[in-house]
Amino acid sequence: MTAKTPSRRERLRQATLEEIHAVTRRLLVTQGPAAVTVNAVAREMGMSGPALYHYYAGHEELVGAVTAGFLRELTEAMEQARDARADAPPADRLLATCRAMRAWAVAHPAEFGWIFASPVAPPDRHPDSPRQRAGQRFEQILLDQVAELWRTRPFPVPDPADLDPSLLEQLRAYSETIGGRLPPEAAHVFLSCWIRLYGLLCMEVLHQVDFAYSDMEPVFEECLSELRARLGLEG
Amino acid sequence: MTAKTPSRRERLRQATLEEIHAVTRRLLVTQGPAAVTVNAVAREMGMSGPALYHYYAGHEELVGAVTAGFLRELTEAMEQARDARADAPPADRLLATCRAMRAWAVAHPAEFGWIFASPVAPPDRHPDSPRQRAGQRFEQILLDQVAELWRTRPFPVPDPADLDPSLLEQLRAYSETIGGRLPPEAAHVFLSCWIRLYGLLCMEVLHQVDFAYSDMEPVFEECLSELRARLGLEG
DNA sequence: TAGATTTGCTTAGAGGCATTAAGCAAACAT
DNA sequence: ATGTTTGCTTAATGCCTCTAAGCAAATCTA
Repeated sequence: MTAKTPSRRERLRQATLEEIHAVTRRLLVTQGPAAVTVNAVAREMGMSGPALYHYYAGHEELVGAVTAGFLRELTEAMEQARDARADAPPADRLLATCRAMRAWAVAHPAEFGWIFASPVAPPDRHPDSPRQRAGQRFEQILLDQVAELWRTRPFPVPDPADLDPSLLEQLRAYSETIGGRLPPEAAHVFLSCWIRLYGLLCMEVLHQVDFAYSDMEPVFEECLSELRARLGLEG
Repeated sequence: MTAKTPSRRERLRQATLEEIHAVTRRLLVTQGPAAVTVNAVAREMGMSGPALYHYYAGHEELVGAVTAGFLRELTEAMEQARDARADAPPADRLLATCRAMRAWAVAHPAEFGWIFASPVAPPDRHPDSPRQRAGQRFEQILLDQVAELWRTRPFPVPDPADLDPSLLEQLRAYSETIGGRLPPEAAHVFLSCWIRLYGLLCMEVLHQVDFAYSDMEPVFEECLSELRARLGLEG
């Protein structure tokens, strides 16, 4: 599975990569997104600017790699919250996962904002970059639990006949991409929950509702209650 | 009310300002946010870079002014949809306003994304900038209608005693800032609706759900149905 | 172990951007 | 007619991204 003993060079390189990530993150957190430049990161490490190009092909790739790292960290925080309650009822585990998501976002607002609205424009997103794969893993962590829930204790879903035909078509396609683990109408419920959760966090962390709220934890909890109701997890 | 005849100079200046906005917008739409630079805008107008500083103090102020213009345009589209149905029932007018919001966002994704996640970081937001005032007016347009609805045909609200105390406190403060036009528990309903609507649009326009949806119009309509139910506008 | 290769880094540009400073000429006001 | 304001210019500083050329040490290879 894993490679043999990494060579000394490989270890040094890995350490440098980690330092690059750490410095980039520090710049982002302390001085904002605009301060994250190739030159600044290199300077902060006591290197000359172009040296960084031996590690990343350019600014965009650096940003992508660091963002992927943030996503991984967020994903792992959620997985850990889930696994720490391996024997708890599925409802508890799901809620714990969601709360871990918000906890991470609130504890690391700069990083979360960076994930959501990184300076890398959508058209530049290469389909197989580390960033994209990390995003998929992130999206799947809730999907996994909802799919498991669906398998063991199906939740109420709308009648497909009541859904907009165009929507149903899209849901069918999505249902296929997730290996049919959720039928279209259950996928619809899952996606609604996902959009509500993720959307709420983005609103909060990106300061779109500061005009009314200073602490959105109760609002988030209310959102979780609605999710629980939709997934048939009451009591 | 309005000033006297503007001098020739004033007219020319105004025309230049409009051209600046138009060129900036074109750059944003055709080449992305990164292409919106002071130099590029000036060059596109056949000017030298520093000339633009006679109109805006710098990049940030330019971006703020253009963003304010976008918000104004969006707001006006919503107001127009509302006023075109002056005699329709409040429910229809509210729905038309929301649909106009999405229609503008979908027709102008670059501009909407720019509004939501402009490169100007939150700490730089001066409280009395044109950008901020435009944002307030935008937020108020739905508030106005919901407040009017509350006045004429109150919708169901949760019992304040059931709300989290911290949340209730925040809602009280917000209720005051809007002149008490909605009591805290009604403000809570309004803010929930606002977050759902705005959050959904941000998810859509910023491509956060592309992995599942190609056309979110049915999803948006479903969201509107839920809003209608919450505001007691069925039938 | 000697020679060839790879790796990590350097400095030196080229070209772009934000911004300030200094200055010129036309438009305007008195 | 004269002085001021306005719209613009070029020059220059200092930052950024990224490429090119090259040096020296680590590593691989024969």
